[in-house]
Parts: sequence; structure tokens; C-alpha cells
Amino acid sequence: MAATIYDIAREAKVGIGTVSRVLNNSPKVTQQTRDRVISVASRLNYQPHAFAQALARKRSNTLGAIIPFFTNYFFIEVLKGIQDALLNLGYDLILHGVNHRDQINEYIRKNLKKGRIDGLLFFSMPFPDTFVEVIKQEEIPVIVIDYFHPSFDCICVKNTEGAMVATQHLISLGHTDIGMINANITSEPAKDRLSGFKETLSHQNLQIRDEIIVSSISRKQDGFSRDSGYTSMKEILSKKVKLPTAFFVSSDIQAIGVISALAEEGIRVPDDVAVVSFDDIELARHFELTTMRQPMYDMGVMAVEKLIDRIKNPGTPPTLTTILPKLIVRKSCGARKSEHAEFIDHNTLYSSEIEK
Amino acid sequence: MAATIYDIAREAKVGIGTVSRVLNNSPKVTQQTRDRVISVASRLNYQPHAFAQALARKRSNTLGAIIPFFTNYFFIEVLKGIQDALLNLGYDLILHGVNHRDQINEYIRKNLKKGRIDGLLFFSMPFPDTFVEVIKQEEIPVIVIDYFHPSFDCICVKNTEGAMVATQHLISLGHTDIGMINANITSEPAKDRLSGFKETLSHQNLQIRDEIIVSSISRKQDGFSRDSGYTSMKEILSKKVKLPTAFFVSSDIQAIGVISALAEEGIRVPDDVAVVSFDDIELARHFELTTMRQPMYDMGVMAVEKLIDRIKNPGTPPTLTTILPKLIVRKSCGARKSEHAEFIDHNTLYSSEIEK
DNA sequence: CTGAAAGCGCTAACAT
DNA sequence: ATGTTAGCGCTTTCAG
Repeated sequence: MAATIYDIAREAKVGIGTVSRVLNNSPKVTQQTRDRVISVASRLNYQPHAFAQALARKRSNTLGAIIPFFTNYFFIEVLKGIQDALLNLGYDLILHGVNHRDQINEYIRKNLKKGRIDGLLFFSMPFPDTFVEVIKQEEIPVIVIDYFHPSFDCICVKNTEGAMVATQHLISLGHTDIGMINANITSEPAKDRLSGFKETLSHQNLQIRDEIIVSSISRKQDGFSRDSGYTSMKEILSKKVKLPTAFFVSSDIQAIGVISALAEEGIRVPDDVAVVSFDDIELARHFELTTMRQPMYDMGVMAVEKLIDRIKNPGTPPTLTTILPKLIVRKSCGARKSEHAEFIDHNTLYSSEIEK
Repeated sequence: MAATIYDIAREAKVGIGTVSRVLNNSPKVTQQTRDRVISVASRLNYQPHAFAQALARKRSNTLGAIIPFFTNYFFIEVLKGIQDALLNLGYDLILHGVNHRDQINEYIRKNLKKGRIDGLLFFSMPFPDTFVEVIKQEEIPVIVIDYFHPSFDCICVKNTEGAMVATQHLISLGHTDIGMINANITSEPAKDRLSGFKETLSHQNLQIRDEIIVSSISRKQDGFSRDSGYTSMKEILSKKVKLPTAFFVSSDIQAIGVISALAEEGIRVPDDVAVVSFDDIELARHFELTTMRQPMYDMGVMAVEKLIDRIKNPGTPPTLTTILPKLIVRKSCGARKSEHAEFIDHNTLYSSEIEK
């Protein structure tokens, strides 16, 4: 049986209050008793019982995270960031990976069981409105990442602006006829990336050819998949329309599919057509993809930090932190690195407050 | 403030004991009082306080998992399996992703805090001997997956046998000169896959040419990476030795690197050289890799089930469950599917007990 | 069948 | 500075 503070108290001949004080580094204990208690505690191999502590302290020192697992490559990186950040803070993580959207509600309900978690990290999905009331009355801090919700602190990627930078990059490389392979338009990022793309083209008085802009209709991973990229490109190819000299693709993983589809027709990247994509997942480097990097690991770390911050400072108005993705120039766009060095350090963090 | 059983008791005009009984489906309550309590509870939007429950019940209904994050593609799938299995069982998951091996100890120590978790899932790493004593005296059930340890229930992949099947497949396709691209030999799976490979060759009286067998020396992800595959193949290519007609590669992700390296020399897969790899990660399908499938998702599910089982039945001797990976024939080996249909259903589960 | 009371292990307010 | 006591919210005897 594991030792309790009673055991320690008895053996060290002090009261349990004193033991608790020592264990919690309260200053009001003599060095002498402190030493005695500590030595007994370590002899007994004492470990505080987390739940008893949580019950008495009214906080659990654990955070919850709801992450869509269908965003494979994205969430791995984010998760790594979360874990590393947590490790230093002494918080634990209760993870709920959502494979299907209908798991969200169930999870929130279950984990809001009073006291289970001190705060919630909510990733890449529309936050269910059903719960904002509940969340508020339970007073549990929430950070929404990669999605916007006016009631909570948010960390968002500037998708529109990122798409603009990507498109602009292609234009500055001399391309005037550019297509886009997009994910499912029902997803927020896909929508924003498309509008950034189109806006840049029209801003530069370039033609928008709808026949070379295709959005996935796949529901699987919202079209952010290799399959989807492959299929979309095949679709364009089958139309037998004039191919543009460049494509903006809404994710790296799709770009890999795009490149395969192209290769099957003997069309080479970047020689025949240039490609710029989005995300900068690990494979992007291997495939020499020029891409808009989302600092996924950092977003995980930031999310944790924001949440801890929010736990300590409830009551202040929700904030929005936006991240401008960074252009990483590799080979797929056909640019020589030196030409575009100026783009590389474009990474900026804006932080601003929303009026309530 | 959240409602407690006291609130319910007061409003339903019963004692807290009765409320508790109703909530726990104890049969010894009249339908009438039961209904009354339930209606009050739902009106108050009552949720049991998880920690109070855990404290009183002496179990937490949460499981811990220690997973190496550096096995990217592997752990995602496993995690999905775990989550889905957990969802049905009403257990929560405290996840600890290990980015560096030295985090393991810290995590175990912290989470063994009595009561934190009811059981532990330990993945793909050598279980630290320092803790087997602790684990045993704390009586916390442990399942080790993808690694063997005599003290615990284990779920292992038959790497040696898997490599044999892969190699045999290549041989049966008519190849007599086969090379291998391996991960870092310090890792158990790499070691086993190599020995399975060699054994099959010698068993078939085929020559083992050391110059076309290369093990990665990378410590990063133990050499199970695209980079490592790419580099290893480049190394062989640079030796200017006679290329074999086929390669067995120790993981899909390496195979992708291998294929790129080959492609850079104009060598095509499977036309010029056949490739069979290991894992069957999501990308394997996209790259048309013939590979030995490890049922990663299923392993996650099984792990959870085994753990729950072990929690319910302590005391029985540890078991070993082995999984024979399944040959998935795609294009990279150059076989027509029909030729080798017989291999496809090779998947078998062996379960056996170890004598203590 | 149901109410009252005794913990579960710990923290924190209150005495001393 | 240290011991004592009252909860935290729930489960589980133990009476009745």
C-alpha cells in the first residue's frame, strides 16, 4: 500500500498539517522539521495522491485537448509541441482524438465533469455552439487553435494572407497563368486559401481561369489528402485544357498527389509546371516542396502557454493571436533560392484584442 | 457552481446515499424514488465529479500511454486505435509522447502517483528495468506493445517472420539477387528484420552480398525515415557495385526515400528493381508499395482491450500475443496481384503464455 | 428500501 | 512554527 501523509506524520512525529506544508514548500516550517519530514517521505517513497490533491485544491493540474485525428500530419506536430510545453509545466494531458465529428460533443460533455481538467485546448474544428454556454458557466478556460471563435482566446493561421504570399511568389517568378488545387471548400482554411489566391490574381490583373481551379469534394480529411490532390489534378488533366505554368496547392500532402498525377503524364515539377503548397510537413522537405510553413510545433507550445496564462488570468477579454505562415523556398517552384531570400523571413506574429 | 449529490438529495428529499445508489444503478431502489432522483439530477444538469469518484472508488477510469513520438507514422495509427477503443469503454487517456528517451523515466515516476491511472500502455521502447519493481509493488497493470518484456503482457509483431515472408515473396517472384535497406541495427525491429532476411536467403541457398545490405547509422527515428532510406540507397549507388534486382526495405517511409534515390539515377521501380517494404502506413498505398502490413490501428485497440482485461484479472501470468504482419501486394514488387493471392490472407494471431 | 455516518488522501483555515 | 479540524464530492458500510 502506498504511503500517505499520515504515515509520514506518524514516523516523523509531526502533524499531517506540517507534512502538507513541507510538501508544498510553505515557508513557515523550521529547517529541522522540514528535513525530518523530507527524509521520512523519501524513505517511504511517498508520492502524493493526485486525485486527493485535486479534490482538496479544486484543480487538477491536467489539461484536455480535443484534436481532429483526421488532420494526420498537422496534429502530430502540434501534439509534439503540446507535450514538450507541458513537460516543463508539470501539467498532464488528457487527449481526445476525434476521428469523427460526432465524437466532439460526447467528449466535451464527459470531460467537463467538474474538475476533470483545468483547461481545454480545442483544435482545428468549429467549436460547437451548444457548449459555449456550458463552458462559460463552468468557467473552464478554453483556447481555440486554428479556428476562430469570438468567445475564446484563439490562435489562428492567416490562411488568406498565406495564400497571397504563395501566389505572389509564383507571380514574382514570372508566372501569369496559375491554377489552384484546393481542399474541400467547406473547410475554413480551404475557403480562405482560395480567396487569397483569387484576390492576388485579380489584384495583379491576371486572369482567373476556373477550369484550372479545382476544389476537392472529398469529405475525408476535408480533402487535405494525397488522394484528393492526385484526383483533382487528374481531373484537370482529363479536361484537356491548356495547362497553366504553375499551381498553388492548398497543402503539401495534396501537392505530393499532384506531382504524381503530373508525373504520370510525363509532366515534370518544376521544369514543366511550378508548384507552391501549404503546411511544411516533414515530407515537404523530402519532396523539395516550396511551401507556406505553418509553425505547427510552435502552435502547440503557444496554445499551452496561452491556456496556462488564461487559467491564471480569468476575466480578461479574449485575445486573438494570428500567425502569418512563412514562405519556405525549395525546388518545386523552380526558383533559385538567392532570388527570393527576401521572402524567407516573412514570419511575423500579430497579437491583438477583440472588443467584446 | 456545479451541482453535487447533496443538491440532488435535498431537492429530491432523499439521502445522499440513495442518490448515489440511483446514479450507480444499484438495484435496491424503488422505481419511484429512482425516477424522482433521476429527474432532479437531469434538471440540475448533474455531472459526477470525476476526482471525488476516483478517490472514493480507488480507481480513476483513466489509462496512461507512453508513446515514442519519433515513430511518427506508427504512433498515429496506434493512437487512433486506442482512442476508438477507449471511447466505447468510458476510459480517459493520459498521453505522454516521448520525444527523447530520457523523458520516459520522468513520466513514469510522475504518473505512478498513486491513483492517477488504472493501467499503463507502453509502446515500442525498451521498458526501463528501474521501474519493473515499482510497477509491481504499486500493482499497476502494464501492457507493453511492440517490444518484449517478460514481466508484462506483451503484444509483439513478428518481425523476423515478417521479413521472411517479404523476402520469400521476392524470391518466389523469381529474384535471386536481393539487397536490403535497413534501419538502425540498434533497434530491435531492425535487427529482427535483418535476420529474417538473411535467414531466408541462406535457407534458399541464395548469396548474401554484404555490399548491397546497408543498415542506417542514424539515431534519428532509429533510421526509420525517408532520409535514411534515401541516404542508404545513395550509398549503395555510389559504390558502383552491381545492383540487385530487388530490395527488401525495413519500412515504407524508407522505401519512399529509396525510390527517390533510385529515380535520380533513372532506375525505375518496379521495372528495373523490385521493392518490398514494411509497415503499410497510409502513404504506402499512394506509392503503390508492396509491404508487410503491421495492423497498427488494431494493435492500439488490442492493447486497450488487453489492459482492461488485465485490470479485471490481476494475478494471472503475463501473456505474449504475437502478430504476423500481412503481405500486401501492390505494384512496387512488380507482381501481378493474381499471382500471389495466396499470400494476402496470411494474417494470423498467435496467443501464448509465458512460463513465469 | 433508505438514511446516517465513516472514510478516500489531501489542503487550508483555525487554533495554540 | 505546528497540531487540529473541517471540508472537497463521492462510495459504501451499517443500522433501521
